[in-house]
Amino acid sequence: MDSARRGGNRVATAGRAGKVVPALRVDAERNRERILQAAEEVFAERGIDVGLEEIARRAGVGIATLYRRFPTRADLLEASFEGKIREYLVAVGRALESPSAWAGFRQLVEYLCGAQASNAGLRDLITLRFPSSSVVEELKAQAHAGLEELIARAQREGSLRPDFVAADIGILLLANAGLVTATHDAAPDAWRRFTAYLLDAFRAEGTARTDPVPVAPTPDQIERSVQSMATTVRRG
Amino acid sequence: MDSARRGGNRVATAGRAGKVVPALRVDAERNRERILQAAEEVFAERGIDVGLEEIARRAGVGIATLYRRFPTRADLLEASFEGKIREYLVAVGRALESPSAWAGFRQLVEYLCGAQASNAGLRDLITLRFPSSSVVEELKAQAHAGLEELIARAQREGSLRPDFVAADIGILLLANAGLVTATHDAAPDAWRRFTAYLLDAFRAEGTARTDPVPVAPTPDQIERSVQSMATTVRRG
DNA sequence: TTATATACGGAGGTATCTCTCCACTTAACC
DNA sequence: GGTTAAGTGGAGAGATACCTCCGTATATAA
Repeated sequence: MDSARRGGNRVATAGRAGKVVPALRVDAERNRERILQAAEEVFAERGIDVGLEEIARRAGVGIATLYRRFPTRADLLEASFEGKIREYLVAVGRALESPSAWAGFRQLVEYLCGAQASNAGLRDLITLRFPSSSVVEELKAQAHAGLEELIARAQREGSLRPDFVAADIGILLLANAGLVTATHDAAPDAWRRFTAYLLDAFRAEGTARTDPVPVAPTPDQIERSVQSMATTVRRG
Repeated sequence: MDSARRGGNRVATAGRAGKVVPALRVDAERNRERILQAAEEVFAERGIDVGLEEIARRAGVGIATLYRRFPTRADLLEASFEGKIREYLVAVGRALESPSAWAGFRQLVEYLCGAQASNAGLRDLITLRFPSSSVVEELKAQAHAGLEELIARAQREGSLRPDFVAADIGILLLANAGLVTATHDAAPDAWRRFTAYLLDAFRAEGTARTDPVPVAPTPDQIERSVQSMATTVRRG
């Protein structure tokens, strides 16, 4: 074969995933963007387990088109969430610029938990995980390095307890994901109180608790999160 | 109809649910117990979303027999978990007997989180909820009253922060459920560290942190909880 | 021992989601 | 404008879980 593909001489953009991918025909590219946009919306609203037909419908394309462009759910997820991961990286940068390491740390924790609160897909992602491309891995690695730096600074400053480790952020996020998933309808601010509690726990011993813990959900709100019947268990 | 049912003159046991239910034939009763036992095991191992066929298989009965005895999943869940709820009530009683209100409180929190860690069904239950019978509701109400008492005592004692409320236990459990679900394979003790952090947060300001926070999961463990690919997202 | 209400199991209808095949359409290059 | 590789959408196969129907089996009481 003379040229790899007919479009081989056209600009072969380096795709989001970093792999060199032959340029798409304009209609295909347009549909790809539509799918991505629809996927971002649907994943954010309903989590990453939604039927792919729904995304295709919202994008106004056939289901086959979606599968052609994103052969697996993981491919679609990754493309959809790359933007969010970049935002996270930016947030880490902002936190590092804060003159007070504790303020930066606190700000970052609240950013992360808030992001989970506002995006069901983000909640699911940390739990359900999927194999990432090298681009996404690279972004994560950068963010992680920033986080380590932030932790070290706050510990040097004496505001963050010395036995805190980066993995604790993972614990926090896994726990917060569970909390928000359960409460986002009935007690959408419960995560703020939760986060505040944990920040209190993370402070170095002896430092004063400066900020009050946000208001607690009412018993009724927790009732509805914990005990109400939702539509989860159906009755004949 | 002369007599409600043929077995109407036999001992009509008050079923677990409190409703008067005609006595079952001995084979039926035996199968019912088998189903219940299998359900407890399977729910504990795999959560409450398991296929009912699997429970029937493990019980050695047909699927129809399971449905005949427990027409809805909720019926089966409730019967399976009533024992666990009674155990919880006992744990509350034990906590109330502790001479130190804080020790009792701590003990109870650890009991609850530990129960979630060792039983996937319990984790799901708090999140997924289902309509309960009056028996189960009554048990829950009793436990809740005991919990309120324990909180009040610990606050009077000056060990529990004054802005703590019972709903915070709900928050804790919802969060812990998410954490354990994600970590029980790769970092099965992460919940201990999490719980210890929160207990630190719950202490009244100014009281010293007495117990060290349990060892953190290794970065690798969190990696595997947070980032590994499990079998969740399948690849063609 | 016999009659019968009760119980049993599995086959199969319904529903949902995933993913593929294929006949038709269209953008891109000459 | 014509050729053709690339793209499109929908039907449908396959998998899984839920739940019911119904012919067969059995515990119970007379």
